[in-house]
Amino acid sequence: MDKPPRPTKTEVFLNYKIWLSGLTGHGQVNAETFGLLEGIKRFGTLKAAADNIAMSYRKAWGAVTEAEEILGYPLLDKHRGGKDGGNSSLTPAAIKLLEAYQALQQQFDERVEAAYADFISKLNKT
Amino acid sequence: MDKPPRPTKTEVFLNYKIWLSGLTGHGQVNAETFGLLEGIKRFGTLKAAADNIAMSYRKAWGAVTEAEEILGYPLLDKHRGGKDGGNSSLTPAAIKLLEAYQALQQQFDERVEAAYADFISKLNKT
DNA sequence: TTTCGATATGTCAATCTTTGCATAACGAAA
DNA sequence: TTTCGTTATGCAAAGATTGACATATCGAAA
Repeated sequence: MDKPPRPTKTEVFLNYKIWLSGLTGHGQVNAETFGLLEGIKRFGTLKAAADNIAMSYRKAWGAVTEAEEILGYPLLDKHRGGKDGGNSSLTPAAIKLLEAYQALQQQFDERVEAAYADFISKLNKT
Repeated sequence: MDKPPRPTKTEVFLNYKIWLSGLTGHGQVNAETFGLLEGIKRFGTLKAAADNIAMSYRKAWGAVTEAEEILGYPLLDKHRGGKDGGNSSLTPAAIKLLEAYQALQQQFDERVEAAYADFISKLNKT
């Protein structure tokens, strides 16, 4: 498991980020927010979704609210009260949005991998 | 030039960002930094390159220095002194890096456009 | 040997974010 | 009708980022 005796080559990584925005450009619906939507789908409450990605409830609530403002339609059916305290679920529009985003995400992941390989090979050329 | 009488559809835009990082994940070589490299190639000084993209010299210098740390090799041949004050030029490695990045950038721009169209059409389906 | 403008860096204020804390409203079920 | 945990929000403290300012160094050309 020794390293081969070739010159130390600095490792460089290609990173990317995608997000949605509205006309104003203020605020964004990013991967974190979609992570919350995923969590709500799984766990049934915004609180649990926030805990799941180690985000404060305060911030999570703000992220979802901002996303709804940007998109112009509700993402969650929110219910408060009851012995269990309340719960949230994704609206049909949110489900569709999440699915479209996940497809996008996957396309990017694949694309980035290929682009990265191409990039590195170009750097090593001649 | 009146708007057609269909229901207001919220406009949503897809944004993306790509950047390079090292093992530590701290710091990044981003589009701004490549913009500086481009400017140096064109204008011959870091200062002019910074002015060109309305960035302070202080920040520009920091960005290039950070990039060199991340990559592990020099990007600029820097010269100070002389009646003209000094100048900078791209190292061969920086030229190759810049070209590889520009190709990457272009690939992404094209891809993103297609991905965006696909995304929107998915949202409008059913 | 003086000059001039670019390179090189520290620092501290201003600003923008994030986080934590507090407090209220809610309502189904026990 | 009491209870319990989630939704809902304001606000101040703490952090992180940015930007502006200041100041020093350098050396070819005049």
